[in-house]
Order: sequence, then structure tokens, then C-alpha cells
Amino acid sequence: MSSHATVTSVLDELRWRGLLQDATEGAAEHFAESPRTVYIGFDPTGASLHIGTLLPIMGLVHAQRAGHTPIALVGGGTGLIGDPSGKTAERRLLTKEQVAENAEAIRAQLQHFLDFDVKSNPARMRNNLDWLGDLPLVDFLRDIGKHFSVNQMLAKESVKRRLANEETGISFTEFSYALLQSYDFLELHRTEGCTVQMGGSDQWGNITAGIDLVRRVQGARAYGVVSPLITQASGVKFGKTEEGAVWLDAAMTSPFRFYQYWINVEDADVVKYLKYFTLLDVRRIAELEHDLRTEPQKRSAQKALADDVTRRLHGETGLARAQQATRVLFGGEVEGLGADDIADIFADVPSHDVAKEQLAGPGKALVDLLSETGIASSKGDARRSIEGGGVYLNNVRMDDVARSVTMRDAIKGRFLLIRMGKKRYHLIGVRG
RNA sequence: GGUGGGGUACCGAAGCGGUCAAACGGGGCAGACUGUAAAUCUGCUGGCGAAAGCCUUCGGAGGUUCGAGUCCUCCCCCCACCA
Repeated sequence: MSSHATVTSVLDELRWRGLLQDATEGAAEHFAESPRTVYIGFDPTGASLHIGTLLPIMGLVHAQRAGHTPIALVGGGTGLIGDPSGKTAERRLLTKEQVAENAEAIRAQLQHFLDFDVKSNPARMRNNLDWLGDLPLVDFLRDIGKHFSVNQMLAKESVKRRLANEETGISFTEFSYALLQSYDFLELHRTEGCTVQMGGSDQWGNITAGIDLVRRVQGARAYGVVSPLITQASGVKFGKTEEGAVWLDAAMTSPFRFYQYWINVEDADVVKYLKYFTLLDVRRIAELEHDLRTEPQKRSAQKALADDVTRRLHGETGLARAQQATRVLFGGEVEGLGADDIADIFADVPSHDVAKEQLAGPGKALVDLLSETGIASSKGDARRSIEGGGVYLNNVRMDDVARSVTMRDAIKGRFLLIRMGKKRYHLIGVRG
């Protein structure tokens, strides 16, 4: 991805895209004056980022495109503590090794979105473990803690909620989180000249705390910009599927399933998501919105969204494969395929194995096959699915609960294609 | 510490001696309709079983009874009011 030193105001860009929830006073002017350095923190509590994190990432992407320098801060140190914002219960602590591993994985994922190589304003990556890791406690309390009013901290919504709950309460560790995040901002201000912190709207409190600290310690003015919470028209939490979260790591969510997630975005959300997650411009998005209204069955908006986001994360190859698998599965091309094509196309589709011997002779009961591979949660579940007309073997609906699967069903003696419902595909490879 | 109300399946919530694997709603899955959308309508939603049926489940442990989410005893946990 290339970044151009356009003069477009980041905030204007964020605003029309619906990515701007709030900004501290003077932020617009600050960005307008000259190129700035902006940071966002990423919590390494998981082994991968998920699509919910895409929103703050896009904030950095837009900043970079507008000529500013983005810093992705991986919270290798703060990840050891846990942010109480938005949490109702104390979090379990991760080990240092886990956090270090996660931080490394996140770093790799961010490289798909930010340009670390441009001459003018390359993105940077920092890990706050570098300065929090061996921070002397006494110095910290003297130099940083001194600037924080416990009274104010107690008034914060996230803290209040936890205090109100006698059971869980809040540990000193999590209570201190805001200080550490503020210290990050101070550190990046000193060493990187970073003057703006971005983040999700749940970070507003932590961000303003950091701004105050920079002002008190450095006597300098700093700014904050936050993006809104993503909502889904149906009220379901964004980024969740039956299989769980949609991850950026290809090993956790294959490019095919990633692509499918975006293809399945409902009409009521798709325009919003185009603005959020793609770099398509106003005119293009307006066109897609128009198409959506006039010929919704074409699903051009969903396709544009899926193409754009999948390409950025998984590259042209990943996108091409996801598209091909989609064409084959949903375009009815599956019948004429050879085994090799299938192996290739289905590399991404959830798959299972079954031993050849099991399909020999009379074969294996379909319900057993479904429950043993985990496609159905139990035999009863498998049976009910078949009775309800929701199970397809090689794209043929199975209506016989007592159906057995034999080698004759295997495509080219190597694969069984199971479909549950309209769109959940599973490939079963015949072993041996 | 006292008094009262509760703890039921993924969630909420009925049930108050057999007809209870447990009403109803939500969620989830599937079907129809569509556009791999939404809305709507329909079915399914503990396990095993082709079925009959069997097994496990209603906070925990005991008990009464031919039979217990349902009654009794003790224990644990929540909530409200009082102190």
C-alpha cells in the first residue's frame, strides 16, 4: 500500500467515513498545521487480532495516507496488566511468554495494513515492554504517579462500575492501568514526537489521562481522537459467527471464511462497513450504495467490501483463492470438478479426515460421520439436521436418516463434500 | 447477625408429588421465500437408539414416598429489606 502526502485532513476523512466519534479540542488544527505522529495501542491478550480491531487500524491507515506518521504500539507491558475499560470482571493475567508471542503475531498482522517502507512517513512499531519492563517502581510513583489524582480516577465510569460490585471489585493492578497507558503516551511523546493518540471510544478516559500527563510533565499539548463502537443492524456483536470471532490470522480464520464473512454482511450494514474498512472513495461508495438499492441481488457492495478487505489482509493470492472457492461452492460448479481441483480449492474450507476402511463395504452411517467429524454436535443433532432437510452430501440433499456413506460416494475416491444448510461447507478427505 | 424472596436446560422465565427431558420467550440450527441479505412463516433445539424405550439433568448432600424441579433436613450461593 502506498501513502501519499495529500493534504486531506484526516479528521474530515474520518468524519465522512463515520470513523470519528470524538476528538479533543484543537485536534483538527493540529493535524492541519504539519505532519504529525499518531499512535494507537494494541492489546496482545490474544494470539491474533480480529476484525473488531480493524477499526482502530483503519484510523492509523488514514492518518498515514494523510501524510502523518503512524505508530502501532504493541502492549507487551500493559498486556501483562489488563485494561479494566469495558470489563466487568478482573482479567486473568497472561504469562510474559504468552504476551511476547502474541505481540510478535500482532506485529506481523499490522504490516498488512500499514506501510513501513515509505521514505516520507513510514509506520513504526513499538512495544511498551521496552520501557515498562524494567521501570523502577519508586521512580514511577515519584515522577508519574504524582500527577494522578485518585479522586479523578475513582470517578471514571469503568472504575466506578467495578467498585460498585462488591464481589469482583478491582485490583490495584488494573486500577493502575490508566497510569501505564498515560506513561506510554508520555514516552512516545518524548522519544517519537508523538502528539496524538487514537483509539476506540472506550479508550477516551485513558487517552485524556495521557494528554494530561504530557501536559503536566512536558508542558506540551497533546490530542486524542476516538472512533465509535461498531454496531450491527441486527444487534449481534460485530465480528462474531457461529464459529466464533473472525480473526486476521489465516491459520485461525482461513481467507475463504474471512471472505465469506464480508460477503454475508447484511444490506443494512454494508455501506457503513465500506466506509469503515475500505479505502474506496465517496463516489465509488455512492455508486455501490446505488447498486445496492437498484439491483441488490447482484451483491456488488458486499463483493466490493469482501474483495477489498480480503485483498489487503491476505493479498491477491489469498483473495483469488477465496473467490474461486466461493464461485465453485456457490456457483454450482462443484459437480464437474476433479479431485485435484477440489484439494486445491478446498484447502481453506474446514476439513476432516476419514479412513478408507471405514467406507469399505456397507460403509459408515452418515449420522456417525457427521458427529465424529464434529460437523454435527451429536448423533441426535445429525439425525435432526437430516430430518430437517439441512444435510447435503456432494451437494445432494440427504433425506434418509439411515443413509450410509460408502466409497462410491467419494469423489474420485478421495473426497466427500458435506454441506450443512445453505452455506456451511465441510470437506472430508479419505485417508489411506 | 435478623427477616423475607430466590437458585430450573445456552440465556430469561414457568412449573410446586405422577400426564416433566421439563410450558413460554429469546438465542441457535434447519426448511420455505429470496439475493450466500433483511423481514416473515414453519420445524428442531440433553445423550444413546431405526423405533419402542433406556440413560443423565432442575444449586449441593442426605431423607420421605410405589413415585420428587415439585415435600422434609442440613449445607452452599444470590437478591431485597432491617441491624
